[in-house]
Amino acid sequence: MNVVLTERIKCNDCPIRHRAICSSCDETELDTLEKVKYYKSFTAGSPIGYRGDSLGFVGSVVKGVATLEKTMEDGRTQTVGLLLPSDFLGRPGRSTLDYDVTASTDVTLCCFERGPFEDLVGSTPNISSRLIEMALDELDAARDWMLLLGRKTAEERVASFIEMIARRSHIENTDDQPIKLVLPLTRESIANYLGLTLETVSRQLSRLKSKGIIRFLDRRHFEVLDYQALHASSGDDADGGMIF
Amino acid sequence: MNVVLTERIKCNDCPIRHRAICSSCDETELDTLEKVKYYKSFTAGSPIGYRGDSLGFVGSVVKGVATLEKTMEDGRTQTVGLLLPSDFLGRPGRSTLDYDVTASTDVTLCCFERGPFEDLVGSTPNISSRLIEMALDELDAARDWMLLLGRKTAEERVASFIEMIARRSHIENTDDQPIKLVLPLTRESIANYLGLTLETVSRQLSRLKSKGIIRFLDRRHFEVLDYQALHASSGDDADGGMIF
DNA sequence: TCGAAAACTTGACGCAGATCAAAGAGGGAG
DNA sequence: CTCCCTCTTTGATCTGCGTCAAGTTTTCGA
Repeated sequence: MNVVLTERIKCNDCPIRHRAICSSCDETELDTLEKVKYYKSFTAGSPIGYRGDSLGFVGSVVKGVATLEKTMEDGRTQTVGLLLPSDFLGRPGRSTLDYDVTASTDVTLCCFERGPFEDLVGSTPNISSRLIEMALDELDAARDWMLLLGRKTAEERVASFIEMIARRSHIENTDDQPIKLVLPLTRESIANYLGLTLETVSRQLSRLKSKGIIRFLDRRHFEVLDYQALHASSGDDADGGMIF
Repeated sequence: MNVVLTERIKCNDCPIRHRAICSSCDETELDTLEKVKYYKSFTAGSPIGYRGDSLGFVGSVVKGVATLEKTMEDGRTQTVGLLLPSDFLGRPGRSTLDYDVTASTDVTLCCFERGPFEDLVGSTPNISSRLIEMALDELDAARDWMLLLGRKTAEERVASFIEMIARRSHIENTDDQPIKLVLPLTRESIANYLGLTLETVSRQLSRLKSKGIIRFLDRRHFEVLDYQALHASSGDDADGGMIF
């Protein structure tokens, strides 16, 4: 069995406390959530739910990375969302999934039963307004991705992806030393996210490497050596070059 | 001047009354909206707002079609959203636009000042819950579009677009007679929406025509002669073939 | 009504990225 | 340790769509 129920963590000690759906909640509201929440864990590679399935819960990613994927009848696959820690899974008001959800790494979710959570959304402005905000943020991200999928070259796509990983890893850059970052996906999964083939992803990563923009420690771990050049390769507007 | 203020229409006579942001409002809430709403019109081709601009209002499209576009520094453009009647423009909680908004046809908006509207969202569950629902619907649509942009062939993209236009025109098919439909965009705009060039769009439309799937009355008006074949060309899952 | 610009169609050709193929590199089970 | 399987890299070739180009139709202002 891939699904494991994990022991409880107090909300106040939760690593995603101030970025997740519960980030605007006061102590009282947090107590309410505390009572009904439960954890579920999934091992890397295991399915969290399939398209068409009914998912009885909604929840936040506490740890790990999950993908949302759409697959066509002939097998062509497009990743339509990447859930990183603090991201929200599930759509209040509809239980059937419109895409496959898969754990890319080991994943821990903080879950709420659908019914009770929907009641909470209706009665707790601090939750409903955060839900609106998170949905609109996701919509903005989806639109940025539409530009990438519709118009960017392979090199720009891969550079944009690396830049996004670096940004969302958002570690304080204590020194000028490069930071060790992790690719949470296989080459094939990256390709499915970028609308490319795995071979093209591999070639473009090698190109960034040979240009001295990134350096690989092993297949999954790397450092960004030149953020300026990385940003310039991404095709995005100037300025934002300084990430940290 | 492109912007024209239009005379008032009573909410109860409004053509988008039951699908827009106000669709769940009761009579009292509608009265409140009635007092603060105002109309703005834009002629075909004129800008509603540019990326980076601050938009002082939010609102619903009452009539016409508007596009949301992202443009890269070298001119590559991707349409990231199409606003049809009843769709909502603007993001509560943030006034600066993240994309250019353009009227593709003559457009009439039903507007609300940002501040008062945000207060209403906070105090009116019938509005905030509808806002959540509409944002999540848009997110679903954006994800479908990501599959199209990342994985579909040119033919599938154009067929998907035609099918979407037909679906959203949602006219009751009184007989078996084909329905006269309108393309609300130029070939270039369609190309920007589909991540293609205008030449490829033109070629694929000619192909659908030569296959007997659609028929053009003039450049902008057409009929779907074979919905089955259209759907089969779109690359989407079976079943849904029967649209009406 | 006419002229010119804008929008559209169609053809010829080239290239970025897909496809096909083969060989290395980890990593876990025994 | 070593075998085997999965993941990854790299090379050779192919192709769908982009690019460039020319001609046609429609629109619209004067």
